[in-house]
Amino acid sequence: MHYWLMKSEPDVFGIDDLAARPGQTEHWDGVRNYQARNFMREMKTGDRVFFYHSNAQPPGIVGIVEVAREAYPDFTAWEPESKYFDPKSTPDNPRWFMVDVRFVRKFEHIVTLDELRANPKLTDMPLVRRGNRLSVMPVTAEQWQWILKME
DNA sequence: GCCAACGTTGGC
DNA sequence: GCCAACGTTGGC
Repeated sequence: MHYWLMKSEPDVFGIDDLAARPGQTEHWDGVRNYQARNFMREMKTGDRVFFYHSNAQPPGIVGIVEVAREAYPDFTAWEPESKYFDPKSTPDNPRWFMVDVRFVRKFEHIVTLDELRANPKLTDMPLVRRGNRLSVMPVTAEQWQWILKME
C-alpha cells in the first residue's frame, strides 16, 4: 500500500462533493501534467490519498480518500465540449489517465499549508516547496503518519 | 485580482 | 535541440 496526495479546488470539486456522490466514489479527471499522470498510473486499489484543497481559504489537507479503481483513460480528453479536451489524446492512443477515488473520512480539523510548512519533518514534500504545482504526488509512510498526528 | 514559478509549444 | 513566448497553477 502506498500513500499519495491529490489537489482539488473546492469550488470545482471538494471533499464534500466526493462524499455526496453515489457510492462516495468519483473519477479524478482533468490531470494534464505528465508527472502527475505517471503517479496516478502507479496507484493501486486501496492506496490511501490525502485530499488537498487548493485555491481555498485556507489551503490544506481536509481528509482521506482511497483508490477505488486503478488508472484508465481519461475520457474527458475526448470530449470536445470538455474544458479538459485534448485532441492529441485518442481512444486508440490515450494520453491522459484517471483513477476513481472513494471517500474515507474528513479530518476534524484541516491541516493547513502553513502548518505543513512549519513541520520540519515535511520539508521534503513537493507540496511545501516554493513554486510547486504538482497536483498528484507520493507521500512517504513517515510523512503520512506525521500528518495524521497534526490533524 | 495579481503575479511568480513552472510546463509546454513552436519557430528556427 | 534551444529558448522565447505563452498558458496555467495556486498562494497571497
